[in-house]
Amino acid sequence: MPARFEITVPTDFILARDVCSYGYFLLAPSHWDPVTASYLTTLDTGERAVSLWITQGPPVAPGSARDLARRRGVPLIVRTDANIARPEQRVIAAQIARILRLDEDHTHLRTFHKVDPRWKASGRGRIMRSATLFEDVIKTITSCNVTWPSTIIMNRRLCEIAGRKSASGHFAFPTAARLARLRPQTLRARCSVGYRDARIIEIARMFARDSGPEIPPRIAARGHTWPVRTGFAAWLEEPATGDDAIHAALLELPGIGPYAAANIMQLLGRYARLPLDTESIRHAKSVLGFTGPDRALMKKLHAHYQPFGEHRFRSYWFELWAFYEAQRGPAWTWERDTTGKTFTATKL
DNA sequence: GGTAGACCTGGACGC
DNA sequence: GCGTCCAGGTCTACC
Repeated sequence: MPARFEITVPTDFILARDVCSYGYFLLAPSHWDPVTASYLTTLDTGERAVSLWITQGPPVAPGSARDLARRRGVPLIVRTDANIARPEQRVIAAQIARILRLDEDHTHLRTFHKVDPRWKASGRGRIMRSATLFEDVIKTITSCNVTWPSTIIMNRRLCEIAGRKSASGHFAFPTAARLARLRPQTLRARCSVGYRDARIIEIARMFARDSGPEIPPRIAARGHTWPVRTGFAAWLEEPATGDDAIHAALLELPGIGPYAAANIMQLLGRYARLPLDTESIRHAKSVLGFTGPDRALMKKLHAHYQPFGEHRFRSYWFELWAFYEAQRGPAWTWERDTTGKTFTATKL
């Protein structure tokens, strides 16, 4: 029997604005329905997959900016496709909080708006992410050296091939343990991940044995250690861990280079580093009016965002996002299978 | 420390 | 329908 429960949100939270704030809202298992202004996803609770339908206010598209603003701070209604007990509801609520960054520090957001007031009026500040750090890492790898439509395909197939299926027939993103059991050849043949196959499996194995005492050899060789009790992933998510230590450890993961490491840092809520890629080059030329060879443009970009300090990434990202929205309309109006497929530097 | 080339896939294009 | 070219970040070998 389906269940229904509420989640309270920060007073400045707007579902449509804050879900549709990063490309991952277009990747499986996430799905945004612009017609009903609903966020649909399927989560692995550890025992099974549960599909969710999340709304804030009436299930209709916001008709105007004022309409959107009226939803600010309104509790979320979560409907599930199966009956759930309290412990499972807590697991689901925690994953939703991670995706929507409901636990993002208010003071930090206010500081961001002081440092970069351009986003104060719209309230932009939260950037959507995945239900788990593992999913964020794999999604980042599937977005490297590939055009956006291929990233969409890889994530859909990863869910269909390795994820659990919910009562309503939708797939969750595979857990590290489930991906770790696959052979690289299977991933390559069925999920179109190409040469990323072995790298994805290796990372899945690292995260799957997270609670165990084994430290990934490549990382141990760098002299990094963390409490056996909490494990590698918890160490990465621990606020007390230093930015530099996390960055260095991420660079030791297979398939993670400078871009991917900086991107995972922002997904961890550490916004001081810039994941610059070909999209950044396009932005530098077409929006900021910079000229010169790519290497010089990268240097100029770093210098340009330096004044935003520990909020650099958010200033960069919302600039980029504002450009997309100027081209394609507000992100909460984007259809996954049409507008949502067009985000590649060569197409903008 | 810097650089060239390989790694894969899907889409665009020409024939 | 087929072949060719291209975009995309990381990794390795080499200078």
